Amino acid sequence: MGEPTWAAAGAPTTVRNVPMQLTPRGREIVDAARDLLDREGPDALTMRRLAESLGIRAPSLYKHLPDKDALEAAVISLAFEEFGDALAAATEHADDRLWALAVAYRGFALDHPHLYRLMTGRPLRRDLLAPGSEQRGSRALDDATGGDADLGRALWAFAHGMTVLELDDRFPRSADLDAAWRRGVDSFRAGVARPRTGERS
Amino acid sequence: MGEPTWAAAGAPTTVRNVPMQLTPRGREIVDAARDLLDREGPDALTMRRLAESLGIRAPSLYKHLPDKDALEAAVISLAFEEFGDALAAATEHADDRLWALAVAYRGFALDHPHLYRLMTGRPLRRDLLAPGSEQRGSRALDDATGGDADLGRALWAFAHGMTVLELDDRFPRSADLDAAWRRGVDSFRAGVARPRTGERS
DNA sequence: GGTACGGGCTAACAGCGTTAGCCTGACGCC
DNA sequence: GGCGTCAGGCTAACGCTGTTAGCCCGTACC
Repeated sequence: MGEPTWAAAGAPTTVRNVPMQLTPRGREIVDAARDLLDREGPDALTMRRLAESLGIRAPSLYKHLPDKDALEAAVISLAFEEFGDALAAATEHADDRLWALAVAYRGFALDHPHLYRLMTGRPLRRDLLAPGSEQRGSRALDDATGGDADLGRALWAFAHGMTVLELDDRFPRSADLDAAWRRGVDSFRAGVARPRTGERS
Repeated sequence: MGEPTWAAAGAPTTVRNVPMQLTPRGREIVDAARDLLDREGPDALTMRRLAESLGIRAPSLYKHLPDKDALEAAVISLAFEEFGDALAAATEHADDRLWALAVAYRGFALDHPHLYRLMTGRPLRRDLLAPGSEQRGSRALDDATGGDADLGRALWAFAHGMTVLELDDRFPRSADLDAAWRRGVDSFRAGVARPRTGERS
């Protein structure tokens, strides 16, 4: 056999470390990986278990993907797009966009904890990601803070922190997390209307 | 040989899943693990590498610790205490306690990224932790928010979010993280003086 | 001196990601 | 019809991981 099928279609011999073009079969595998992770968690996402779920053997996966890092990067790219779409849909026609964003952010993570952790739990292999997918995940956040980058980052950090601490069971069971979210979002709200493109909340 | 040495000294046959009393040798091993992790990162913290750094073989470690989870839990317990002490020392005599706390929080994580990630990166095995160590890590934070639990959680989430996003290289390289920290801390500061035991910042 | 035991050792197992090398079936082409 | 190409499977195997079983040696105590 010649070049492996996961290489970019255009100039297969020159590309290195470029986010691959998925073949249809490759896409099936990535979808299966997404579902396996989402349902059973990261320990279940092994090459052998994934292959089994597709009715093939583990080494066959390497005909479609270079390695597990690339597989995870593809799942992450997918997840960023799902995530971004969910946030955009939730905030689009909301009265209180900032709060709607917070609710949607938390909701996605609680619905897909393993996916969210994979997306955010360690340094990103940006060289393996589908181009633009990361931005698509964070676009709604940028919009909601009206172009104020520092505030946007602070708000993102707060939302991510609340989310990951809740997912990891870090707060006391008795904690009123709705109240903490309210408190945080309200604290940031003051800053959001002021600078430049003041948007109604 | 009878009972393994890592079991609690008091009633060795009845305890299950109780945070162990470390023997002196066990403590040496945990210290070595802490240093290995701190210096070389989580991939380096394998039972074989750890044993090698102590001049022994991997199976011998199991004479002192039940398994790797317990080892990591012991390292985490240590790290919580280090972390708590660092925060307490930094905020004790500071003019602006909230800001001093933020600086110390970020500083510890940047100085010990692997340790910080181990402490916070996944659900805590509280059943394996040394009792009280978790509280010792978060005490300074509680103090700084004057007993307002919701605000404390929101502030913690913000600090943790900023920290982990920075460690994971999630912000653009051009981002002014000092400004984002300032922005976040200032947003929360308004709330801190008000409720109950109003403390000067 | 005998016994207990702390603290080391080797050999081995199952599961992990991954590679090398082989085979089969479908397709285009002369 | 025969041939070459190649997508997409396969088995066997390697080195790594955490972990267990079982053995052995030195020290301390009665």
